[in-house]
Amino acid sequence: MPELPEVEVIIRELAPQVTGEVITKIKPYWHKTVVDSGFSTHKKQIENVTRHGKYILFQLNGGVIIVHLRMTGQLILKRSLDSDAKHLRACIYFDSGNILHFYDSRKFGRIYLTDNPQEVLVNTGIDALDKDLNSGAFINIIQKKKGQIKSLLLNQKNIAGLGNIYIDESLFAARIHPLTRVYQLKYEQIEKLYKEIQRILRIAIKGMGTTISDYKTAGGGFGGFQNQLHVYGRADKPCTHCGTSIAKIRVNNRGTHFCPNCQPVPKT
DNA sequence: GGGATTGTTTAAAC
DNA sequence: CGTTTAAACAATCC
Repeated sequence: MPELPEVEVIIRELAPQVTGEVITKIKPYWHKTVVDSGFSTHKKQIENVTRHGKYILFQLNGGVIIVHLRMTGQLILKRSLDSDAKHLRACIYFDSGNILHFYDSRKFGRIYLTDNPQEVLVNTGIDALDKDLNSGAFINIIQKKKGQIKSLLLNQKNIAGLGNIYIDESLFAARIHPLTRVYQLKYEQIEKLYKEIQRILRIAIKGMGTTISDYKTAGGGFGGFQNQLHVYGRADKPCTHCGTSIAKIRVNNRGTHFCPNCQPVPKT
């Protein structure tokens, strides 16, 4: 499940390999994968590759290609066509002969072709690793809200890039119960949460992301952060800090993992 | 074949 | 009415 660190690893690997490439064609293999607002990518050149939250942006000399991997998307660059590959949903052909493959077993991922990236990113807030998102700015965003802390962090409109795995891990590291409401948090706790999010995202990027099932880097490699998870996917296993069994509940209908001892239920 | 999986959007409730 | 919560949806794998 690609979140910010996985997407970051992919663009770092991809950028030097595709920047300057000229697109010859984009070929969809599933009718919903490529969303075309009606402009041609033919002979457009890739100027740079960036990221906002979980969205990958290929800036062209005229227009943008925006890719969202959703749950199972993979973006892998190959020297020739992987013709009979399973779950291949689209290909971007370059005049060098290289082909960027988009695999997506569950077909939730999307490739948007647009002149105006804002219409795709309309519900996306400041990126979690944006240098402008310092401790004060983070606290400002969070403290204005009233809901449960995990829900707020899942909402990309507040802060973009965090998903289920890294939210569970960050809340554990900050010793905050996922159902805690913002007004129940002390200033120092939100500050701690900010620091843990930053720390964990950076460690995860260094570890090349988390491979639970489908995620691969642009070169087809696996992530390594799954070996450093403390709560996600560890229901009923002992807490790495105190030994208590990790609990699993549902928050916003998402599997949510936490240590009942280290992350005590908030006082009402 | 039922259940689990998650990011985003839309609908409903407060 | 703004905010928050719930549900729907995308589709596949085991």
